[in-house]
Amino acid sequence: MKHNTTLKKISSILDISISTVSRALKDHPDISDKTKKKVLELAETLEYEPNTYAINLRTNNSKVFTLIVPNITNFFYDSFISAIEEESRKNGYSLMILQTLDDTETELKNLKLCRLNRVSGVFACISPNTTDVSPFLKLDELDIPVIFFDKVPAYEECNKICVADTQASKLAAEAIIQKGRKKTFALFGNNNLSITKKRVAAFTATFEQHNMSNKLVIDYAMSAEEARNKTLSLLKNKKAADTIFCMSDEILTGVMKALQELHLKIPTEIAVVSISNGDIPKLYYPEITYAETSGYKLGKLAFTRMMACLSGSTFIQELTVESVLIEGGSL
Amino acid sequence: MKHNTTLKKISSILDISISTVSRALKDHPDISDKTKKKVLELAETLEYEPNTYAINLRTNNSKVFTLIVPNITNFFYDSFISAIEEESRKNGYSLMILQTLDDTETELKNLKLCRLNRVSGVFACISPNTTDVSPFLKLDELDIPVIFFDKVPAYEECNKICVADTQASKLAAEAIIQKGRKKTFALFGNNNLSITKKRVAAFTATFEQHNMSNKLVIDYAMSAEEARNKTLSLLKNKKAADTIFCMSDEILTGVMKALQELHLKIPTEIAVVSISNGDIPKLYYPEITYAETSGYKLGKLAFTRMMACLSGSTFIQELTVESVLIEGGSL
DNA sequence: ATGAAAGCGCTAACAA
DNA sequence: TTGTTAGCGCTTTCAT
Repeated sequence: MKHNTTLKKISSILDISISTVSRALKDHPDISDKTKKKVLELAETLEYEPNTYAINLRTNNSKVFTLIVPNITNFFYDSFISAIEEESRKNGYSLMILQTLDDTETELKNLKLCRLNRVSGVFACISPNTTDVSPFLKLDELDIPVIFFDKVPAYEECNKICVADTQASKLAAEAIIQKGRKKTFALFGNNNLSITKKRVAAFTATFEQHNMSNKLVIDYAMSAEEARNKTLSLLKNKKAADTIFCMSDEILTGVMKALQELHLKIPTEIAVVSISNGDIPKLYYPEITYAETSGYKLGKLAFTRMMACLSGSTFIQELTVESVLIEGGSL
Repeated sequence: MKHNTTLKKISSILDISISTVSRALKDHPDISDKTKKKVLELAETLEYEPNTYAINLRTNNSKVFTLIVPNITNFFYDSFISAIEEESRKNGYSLMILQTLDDTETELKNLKLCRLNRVSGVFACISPNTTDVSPFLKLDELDIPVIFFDKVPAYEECNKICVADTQASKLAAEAIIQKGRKKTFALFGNNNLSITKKRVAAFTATFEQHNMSNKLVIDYAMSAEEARNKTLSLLKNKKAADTIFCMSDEILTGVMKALQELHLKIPTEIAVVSISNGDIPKLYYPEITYAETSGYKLGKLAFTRMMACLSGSTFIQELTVESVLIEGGSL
């Protein structure tokens, strides 16, 4: 049995007009209490539920946000999604989720879906290999606000919500320097990503400011496995580093595997610092000290910006969530 | 500028009827090639995109699935969601995500949303404290198929897709026995959950079958932290156990923290086996041997069942994804 | 306080 | 091959 109670049905049973029923159900002041009561009661017993399809058509609005993300199975996006879902629900919106799986074609299809479904807004994290952001901007032209988060385009005229990459990197570097570590091995991810470039720049700059450049070695790894291997070969020479910095969870997991393999004591034999959402650093003992880049906080901020856009704020801006250093016992 | 090209607009510009335009756009055989071409071209230049709201109203169907989950930030659900999203997208459906955050009231609201949005189907994982599943079954009455996964109700007449709890537990126990371990400490989660009860029962039964009950100690932990503490106090006596079994990722992370803290060598000083999706076991060195309960596979299976329901299969069943033992180096 | 009627954009049965 | 028409369920303006 499908939904089959409509305003029409109620109106015909009570022998009143459809519009009266509609108004009664909305507690419109024009309608008499007696009529309201009658209508409400019948609606209750017939389990009336308004047809959202019709309402959407009529109001030209669906109260649905879409979130586009390369992959759901990622500790950082996870918490971002969780925050967005929570806020959406609390504000009467539903959340649609689409993955791109790092495929540009899928990304395009997803954007088309956003247009077809005429969603109220889109939260988007562009996939690494996307260069043309115009399909995203097209949504803006259709009055569908787009809030870019995390992996944001270089293009100026758009809403971006980012982790404070520069600051997080600086925070981690300063913590290392302050502890008086002698030799830091800093491992970063894919150097084609702007996020990597920013983090490398801030990290090295901080060491330079303290005249410590000679105590820093930079390297890159494209995967956890590569991070593990680079750590293993580096530490064949025990003196090669007394501290390892990891740009991301992915790098951290690779590095930590290597350190467990070598049975090194943290932080006495080797110290570890990372930039992270926090989930992964807390898995180890001692817990890893990290500069926090909270997906959850980022989500909350992105949502706030979305609501501002919907209430007419066309002021375009790049917002940033400040990072804080969370002390584990690894440094 | 909102979407503003409609069939009506195209029809009035070309001075033909709306239905001709509609049919031309759908490549209906009745329409002449000349007309089709005209219509297609104009639609293209005006960037016509059909109004999904109207189509939904007309067809009484929105091609949207909803997924209800206690919390997105969970390694297992993560991969389940990812699988469902992927399949949905490939099959022309969109996926709406709702969290319950283990709150029964929120769960109820979410179910109402499913009804209001008249979604095509619902994938649901009930929250631990839910006892009354009738609101879920009400969806079925509205011809909205509900596929329960992971945490499923005891109620018989519904579609359930589950991990092979019994078999996974047995697999892990057998692996331990086969390796000739002398003393196993088996740590389980919340014993109020049916999933825990099943796993405990199968685990102990397997030991009994091999007349090894005296080599097994069972305990429970409600959190990773508790698992860590129990492991720490257990291993004060080094002879207390030579093997630890962890029922879940949560337990595993707590146990592993304790083992790192004690600097125990795995598997020589202590062996570890768990039941998991796989993400967490792969973070350690050596990687943890585990009985795999794949969220991804579960998702694929759930989706298949959903499509069967939509094409009229009312045959209600409980499906199970077989578990396999993935060897790490921890046993 | 209530009703009549138009219309949101689309589909499809029926007519021509 | 094309057009006419009714209708999906609801909101809302304008009348009464």
